[in-house]
Amino acid sequence: MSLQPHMEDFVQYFSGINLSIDSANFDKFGLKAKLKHYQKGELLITQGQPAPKVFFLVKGFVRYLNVSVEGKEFTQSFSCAPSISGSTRAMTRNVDALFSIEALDDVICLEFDWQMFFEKMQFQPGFMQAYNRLLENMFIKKEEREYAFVQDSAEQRYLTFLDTNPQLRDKIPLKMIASHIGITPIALSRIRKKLQ
Amino acid sequence: MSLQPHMEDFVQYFSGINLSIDSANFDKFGLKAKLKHYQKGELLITQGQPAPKVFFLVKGFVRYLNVSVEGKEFTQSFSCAPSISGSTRAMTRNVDALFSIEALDDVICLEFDWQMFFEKMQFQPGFMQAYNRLLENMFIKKEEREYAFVQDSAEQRYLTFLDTNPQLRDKIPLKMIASHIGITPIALSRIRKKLQ
DNA sequence: GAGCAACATTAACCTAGGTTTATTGTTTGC
DNA sequence: GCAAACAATAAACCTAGGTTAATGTTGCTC
Repeated sequence: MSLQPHMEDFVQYFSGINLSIDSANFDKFGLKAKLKHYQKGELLITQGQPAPKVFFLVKGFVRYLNVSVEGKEFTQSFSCAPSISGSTRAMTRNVDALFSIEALDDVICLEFDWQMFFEKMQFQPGFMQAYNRLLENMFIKKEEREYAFVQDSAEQRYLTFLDTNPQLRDKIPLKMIASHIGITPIALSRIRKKLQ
Repeated sequence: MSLQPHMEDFVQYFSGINLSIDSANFDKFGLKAKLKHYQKGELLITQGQPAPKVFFLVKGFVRYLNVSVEGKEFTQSFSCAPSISGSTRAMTRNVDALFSIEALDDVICLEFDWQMFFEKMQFQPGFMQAYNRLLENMFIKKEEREYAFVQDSAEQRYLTFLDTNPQLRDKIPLKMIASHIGITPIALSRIRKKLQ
């Protein structure tokens, strides 16, 4: 009785958030996932379309990308394996996604159907509690980001980004950093020149 | 066997989020709260101090207020009864609060100890699920706010505020609206003049 | 190696919103 | 009724960052 490939990683990740699950018990849930591969540039979910899936990134990294009506790109966030990805809004409220999730790399992930994921969770308090933790962390991150946008200069946000995302700083184009901290690539260029 | 004053309101509020609790069952949890009154201007929790409490606002409304190192006020959000209030970060991570919660009115609320609240939740899936919903909604709101800060002009944020908070627009000073949408009162004044 | 397509930088200019300082309401308390 | 404290507006000025457009730069692919 063994878990499907990479599911072990998922259980471990969730265990790290809340220690009340182990693989043996987990197997009993019958939670199934599709193993998926995405190549650099491909989309896991697409802005404007339903996205009733939760992803567990086994390898690679992605960004959450919103394109405004004027055609401007905004990188809401990055997510690096191992991590959970998906649009909370789209899956829990059953509406279209407000952003796309783009592979920035070759990505290996598990894809869960949210409906099933949610139902299984109902019957396993430890599982639900881990999801709780996840939501708390996500909320707290957005709150920190709110502070950053209101209180910090673009320069400070850039420095904070470099500081908190050392694993990304040399792997992604600068324009993605710019669109993540809410400025144009030109403004970022100016800031970088000044900092030299 | 009856609930303590206003607890019924709390149960109803939580039921509205997720229908799996009713007062009769709820009473069995033994979840206790202190009934508190705050006068306009008083603080429910204080920035820089521990805040291991969850509040249920029975009457009145509050704002979440952060003061930066340079002394600038930022109103993170408003909350009107009936609603749950508190610092998710401070209570779940057991750290000092990054903002104060200020009564903008005479406030009546129930005050729960987070530790107890959390423990009771563990044994009542329906309760935890309601908390889950709450977190999801909080997260989604912050996400919407993130979009607003990055994509909308101050003028647009002001109009959106008026639109989505009709119950507040005439009850709070303009400077609070300004500090909520991330501009100075002077800038808001300019915008209002232009809109006349 | 030529040609093309992203990416990054630079310079010139523009604008939204910050800052400072005053002026005018408007509550609040004595 | 008056002073004190706060809230809102106004004018003058300043600056961070947007916009446009030109110029490099780094790969690709053929």
